[in-house]
Amino acid sequence: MIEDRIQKVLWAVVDSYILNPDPVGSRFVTKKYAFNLSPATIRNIMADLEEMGFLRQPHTSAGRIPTDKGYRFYVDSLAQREDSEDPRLYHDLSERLAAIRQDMDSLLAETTKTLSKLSHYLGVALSPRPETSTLSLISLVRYKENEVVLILLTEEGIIKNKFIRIDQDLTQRDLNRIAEYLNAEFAGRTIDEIRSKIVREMRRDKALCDSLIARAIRVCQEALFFDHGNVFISGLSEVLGLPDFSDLQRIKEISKAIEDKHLIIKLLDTLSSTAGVKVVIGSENSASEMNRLSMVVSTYKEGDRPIGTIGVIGPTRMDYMGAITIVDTAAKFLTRIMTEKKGPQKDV
Amino acid sequence: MIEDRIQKVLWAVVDSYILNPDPVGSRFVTKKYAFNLSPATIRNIMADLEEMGFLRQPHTSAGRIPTDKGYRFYVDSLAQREDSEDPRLYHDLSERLAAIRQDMDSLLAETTKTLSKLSHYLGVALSPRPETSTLSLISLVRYKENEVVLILLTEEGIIKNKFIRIDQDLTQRDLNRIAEYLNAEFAGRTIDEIRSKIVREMRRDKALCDSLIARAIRVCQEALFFDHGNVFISGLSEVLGLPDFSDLQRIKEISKAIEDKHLIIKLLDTLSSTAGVKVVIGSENSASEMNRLSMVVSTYKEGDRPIGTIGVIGPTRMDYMGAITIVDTAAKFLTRIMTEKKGPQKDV
DNA sequence: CCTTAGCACTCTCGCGCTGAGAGTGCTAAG
DNA sequence: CTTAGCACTCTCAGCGCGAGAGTGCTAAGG
Repeated sequence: MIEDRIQKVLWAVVDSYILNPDPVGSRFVTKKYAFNLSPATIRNIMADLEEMGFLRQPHTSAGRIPTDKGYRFYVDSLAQREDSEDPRLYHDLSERLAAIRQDMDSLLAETTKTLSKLSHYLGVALSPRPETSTLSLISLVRYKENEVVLILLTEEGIIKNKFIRIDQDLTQRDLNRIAEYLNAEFAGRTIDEIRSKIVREMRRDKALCDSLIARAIRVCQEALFFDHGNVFISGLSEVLGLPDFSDLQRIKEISKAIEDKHLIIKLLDTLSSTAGVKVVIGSENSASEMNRLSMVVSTYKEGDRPIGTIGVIGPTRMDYMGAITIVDTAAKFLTRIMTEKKGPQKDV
Repeated sequence: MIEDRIQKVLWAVVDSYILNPDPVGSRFVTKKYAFNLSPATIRNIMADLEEMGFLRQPHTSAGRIPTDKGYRFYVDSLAQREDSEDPRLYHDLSERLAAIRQDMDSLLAETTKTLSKLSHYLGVALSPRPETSTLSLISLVRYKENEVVLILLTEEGIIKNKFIRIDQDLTQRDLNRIAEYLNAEFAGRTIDEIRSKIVREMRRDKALCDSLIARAIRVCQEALFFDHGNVFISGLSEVLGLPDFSDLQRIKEISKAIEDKHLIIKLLDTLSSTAGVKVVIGSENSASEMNRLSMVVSTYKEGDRPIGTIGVIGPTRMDYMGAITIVDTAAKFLTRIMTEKKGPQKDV
C-alpha cells in the first residue's frame, strides 16, 4: 500500500506531463498542484517514486517523467471514476455518422476518422469477423465460365464478395437453386456454425456426390473461409502534429504500425473479448514495434455479443482520460446502431 | 534551340542529383561525366543554365540543383528513348500478382504495394470508375423493411454494393422480377449509358407510375450514382526512408497528400484520358499541396479503352527513369489482365 | 522523525565564434 | 572561346561559454 501523499505526487507528475511534454520538477509540482509541502520534500518523494519504478529522469538534473508503470498507475486510478461517457460527444458522433449508417465499412471508416479528429491520435477499427456474424442471405451469381461470385450478407450489415472458381460450369439456374437451398438451410446461423455444419454434412453425404447439395457444399466450403475483418486506420496527419512525433525515428515507428495491418489486427483481436475500455501502455504491448505506443480500445456489441473493436493509438504520453471517454462513447454509439439494426429485422 | 553541349551539362547535373542529393559542382561534372572541358567552362555553362531557369543554387557558392524546369527537360529527353518496358519486371509482377487476379480491389491494392516496393515511392491506383464500366449483372436483395441491397457486377470484375432505402416495402419476389427486368434491359451497357437511358424512360413513362418498370427505375435512379472509383495508396514507410523526406515539414506534406484521397482522385482523374506514361513534376501539379512532389502515372486499359490509372508519387528529385519503367510495365500488365478478363466472357 | 532551507553540482540548451571545405564568379592570359 | 588563378561567399561541424533548471545532500528547525 502506497502512502496517499506519494500517490498524489505521482498522479500530479503524470497529469502534468501529459498536459505538457516537459519533464516536471519538484518546484512545479508544489506550485501547480498546491501541496502544502516544500519542493525539497517533493524531491524526496519523487526520488522514492523513481526507486519504485514509477518515474525516471531523462538525464540527471532534469525533472521526472513517468515510466510505463507510472502511466499504468495513472490509468488505473482513472478507471476508478467510471464516468467516462460523454453525452455531448455522443450527440456529436451521431451527427457525424448519421449519414452513413448503411454499410459497415463506410461506418467504421468514418468512425476512425472521427476518433482521430477528436483525439488527435490514430483512430482504428476492426470490423466484425465474418465468422461470428449471422448469415442473412447468400447469393450466387455466375460471372464467367467456371467462375462464380458469392455474395454474403449478414444481419450486421456486412457484405462480403468472393470470386470462386468451380470445377464445373454451372448455369445461373443451378446457382439459384443452390443459393435457395443454402438460404433455407443456413440463414440465421453464424458463419462458424455453418462451417462446422458443412463439414459434418460433407462427411455424411459422401455418397451422393453429384447431388445439388453436394455441389452447394463444395461451393461454400471454399467460400466461407475468411481471413479476418477489415481494419480501418486513419489520422496520421493528426499524429504528426504532436510533439511526441517530432523525430524521424518515431514517425517511422508509427507509420510502420499503420502499414502493418496484420499486426494491428492481431493486437486488436486479442483484446476483442474483454468488456469495457481497455488500455495497453507502451511496453505492455506484446509487439515490440509498439513499445513506445499506447492503445485505448473497446468493443462494440450487437446486443450482448461483442462483434468488433475500435480504439485509438498514440504515444505513451497520451491523454488517457480524453481517449478513454472518446473510445467508450464511440463504442457505445456503435453498439446502439448495431443493436438497432438487428432489432427490427428478422422478417425476411 | 539549345546547344548540344549545354544540354549535356544539364542532363549531367540532373542525372547526378537524382543519384545523390548533393548540389553538383562544376568540378564534379567534368570528372564524372568526362567532358573535355575545364571546370571553369562548365561553370559558365551552368551560369547560363541558371539564367535560363533550368538550374538554381540552394545558396551562393554551393553547387547547382535542378529546378522543376530542369527536371522537365530531363524527363522529356528520357521520353525520346521509348524502351521503358522491362520484361524481367513484367515477369516479376506476374508472379507477385498471380494469386489475386480475382477481384479488382485486391488486385489494385496489391499493385500499389508492389509499385511502392519496387520504386521506393508511394504507389497509387485508381480503380475503374463505375460509370464507364460495363454492367454484367445486377442483383437486388431485400435486407430489411424498406431497405434493399443492390449488388452490381461489372465485366471488369468490379463489385459494388449499395444499401438503398425505398419508399415501399417490396418482397424478394418483386425484387427478383425487377432485377430480371434490369438485367434484360441493361446488361452489356455501361453505367453511364444506363443512367441516361433511365432518365429518358423516366420522362416517357411518367404515366405508368406504379408499374414494375417504374419501381425498378426508381430503385436504380438512386443507386447508380457513384462518386468515383476507389483509390489505393501505399508505401509511406518506403518514402520515409528517402533523404528527401528527412524533415518534418515534408513528411507532413506527403502524409496530407495520402490522407486527402479526394485530391489524389482529382489529380489522377484529370490525367486518366492521356495514353502512355505521363510525368507531372512539382509545380506543374495543379494542387499546391503537391508543389514539391512529382507523379508518374499511366492508364490501364480494357482493350483500347482506358479504365483506370496507376502511378507513383515521390519527391521531385525522383528516379524518373526507373519510375517510368515500373509504372509503364505495371500498366501494361494490368491491361493484359483486364483484357483477358473481358475476352473469354460474354456467354452469360 | 519528518520537513525545510541552503548550496554545490550536473546537465541541457542556445549562442556565437572559428576554421575547414567546397564551389563560385571574375579577370586576365593562352 | 577556353582556361588557370584567385578572392570571395556560404555551409557545416565543433567548441566553449553562460544561463537556467533541477537535483541530491546536509544541516537546521518544528
